[in-house]
Amino acid sequence: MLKAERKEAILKEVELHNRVLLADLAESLDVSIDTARRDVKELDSDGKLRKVHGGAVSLGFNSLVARNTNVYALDEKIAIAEKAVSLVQEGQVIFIDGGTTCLEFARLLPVELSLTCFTFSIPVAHVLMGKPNIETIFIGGKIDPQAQITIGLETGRQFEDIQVDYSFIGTGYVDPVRGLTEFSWDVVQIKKAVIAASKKPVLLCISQKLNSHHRFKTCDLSAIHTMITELDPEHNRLNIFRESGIQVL
Amino acid sequence: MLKAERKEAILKEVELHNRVLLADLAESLDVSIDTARRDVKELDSDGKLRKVHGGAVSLGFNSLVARNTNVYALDEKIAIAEKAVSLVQEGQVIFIDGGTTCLEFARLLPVELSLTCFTFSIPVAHVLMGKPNIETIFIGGKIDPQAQITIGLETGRQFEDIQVDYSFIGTGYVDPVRGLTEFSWDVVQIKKAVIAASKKPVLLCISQKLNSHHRFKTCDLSAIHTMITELDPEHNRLNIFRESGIQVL
DNA sequence: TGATATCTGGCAATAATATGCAATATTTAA
DNA sequence: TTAAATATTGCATATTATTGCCAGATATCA
Repeated sequence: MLKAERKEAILKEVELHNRVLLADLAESLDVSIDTARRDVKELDSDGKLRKVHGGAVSLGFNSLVARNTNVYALDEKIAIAEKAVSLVQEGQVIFIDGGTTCLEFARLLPVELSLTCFTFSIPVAHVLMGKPNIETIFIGGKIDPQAQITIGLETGRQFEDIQVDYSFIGTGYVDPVRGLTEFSWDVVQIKKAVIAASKKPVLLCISQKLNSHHRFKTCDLSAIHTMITELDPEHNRLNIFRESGIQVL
Repeated sequence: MLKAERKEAILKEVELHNRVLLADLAESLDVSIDTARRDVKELDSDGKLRKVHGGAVSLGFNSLVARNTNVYALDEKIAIAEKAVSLVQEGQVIFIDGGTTCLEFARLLPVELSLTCFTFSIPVAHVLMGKPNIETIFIGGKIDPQAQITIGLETGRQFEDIQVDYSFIGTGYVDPVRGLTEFSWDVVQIKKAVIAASKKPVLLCISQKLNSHHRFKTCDLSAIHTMITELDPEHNRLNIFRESGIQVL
């Protein structure tokens, strides 16, 4: 087998699987590891792939180089936020959760829309302050610097006096069986209070979080009124959620 | 699994859920915690995420608001803030008011200083969130978009349960005879509550505001423990304040 | 404060890499 | 075609990288 053929084969393998091990290459191409290594090294200096310890990865594999914004999957989150905005009606009282998706939602609320918004997220409050027709009520308490929201007993208690039309909430993880789960127990306590204070809880969730779960449970899926992802509502991956009776947008 | 793949997987997890635990990474990637820690450390020094005790958090989530560059008399306000910072001692409980001078004060608080801070200013809370040793408690309520603080009955009531060592407050106007006055009745109500909850109220005030007044009165000068301007404490213009018995810095 | 979890740096085992060398294959030039 | 020049390959060896584990230090939480 010619060297050029071998290099073609290596490239093809990397394109196909995003990665390849030198040991596998040596075996499948029936050459020594050294030869495979030398081939890969040349492909690397030609800029065709990236050599790493033990193998090689495709250039596109490292998605970080291409990302120009700090927010992960911003386009998806904006798509979700747009659908969520379409639910809101003039004069309603809503709650907006923390997290980047909910932050996009707050950004996209039309300036002319009159609303009363509750939130416990500092960045969301920051955005809402810029909208003259929105009356914002901030739920105080101890600030969790990680999540940039207030948490704790006192925060949760304040929801007892509130009933909102919609609450737009995010979640760390969602699964058809295990429901909404979170990384943090504190966050779960607050989210429970929020859901209890909402006529219609709306979950904003990018599809990558579907079918993942973590330690602490916020609620069952059935507690959610509407679920919004960036996918088409008829998408296969949403079947199980639609079938469980919640509205999917 | 290649190291590069592992790092990519870690990054994806962090971007998706904003944070991860080393222990969870180690389990899901099937490597030791040490290896997960080393990977995270490298990603941190590459600037791809931020390593924290026990795990990692995403970068985009902790972006602080950049200072608005056209702050009036910024140099004077920074000079005031520096004097104010020198008052604060490790472990104290303080309150920080809204306004640009107090915001500079919050910015200048040393990162290593451990404090408990109360505030009702969204921008101040934003800044304080960036200081790991400061526990921040946000006083909730209806947001005044102009002042970027929460106001109203509910906000004021929450101060009844609080007693802080120092409160660092601004004022619209100050005059030796008429005391601290404001343009807005709502703001006055809140400031009264703050001062009542403070052992030592500290007024941060640029000299241009000296000897001016407005409609609604917050308190007499005598209610103030310390007054800080950008001027030298011995300056002529401060004589009348010094003589009225309050400490001038 | 004590109890627990996490971090640091060092160490050893293993895996991967670079390098020199000799054997083999390929190309070039007469 | 043939001989010399060049390139490729596999192997042996020394070097480096990666990983898991450990002990002492440090941080966190109740």
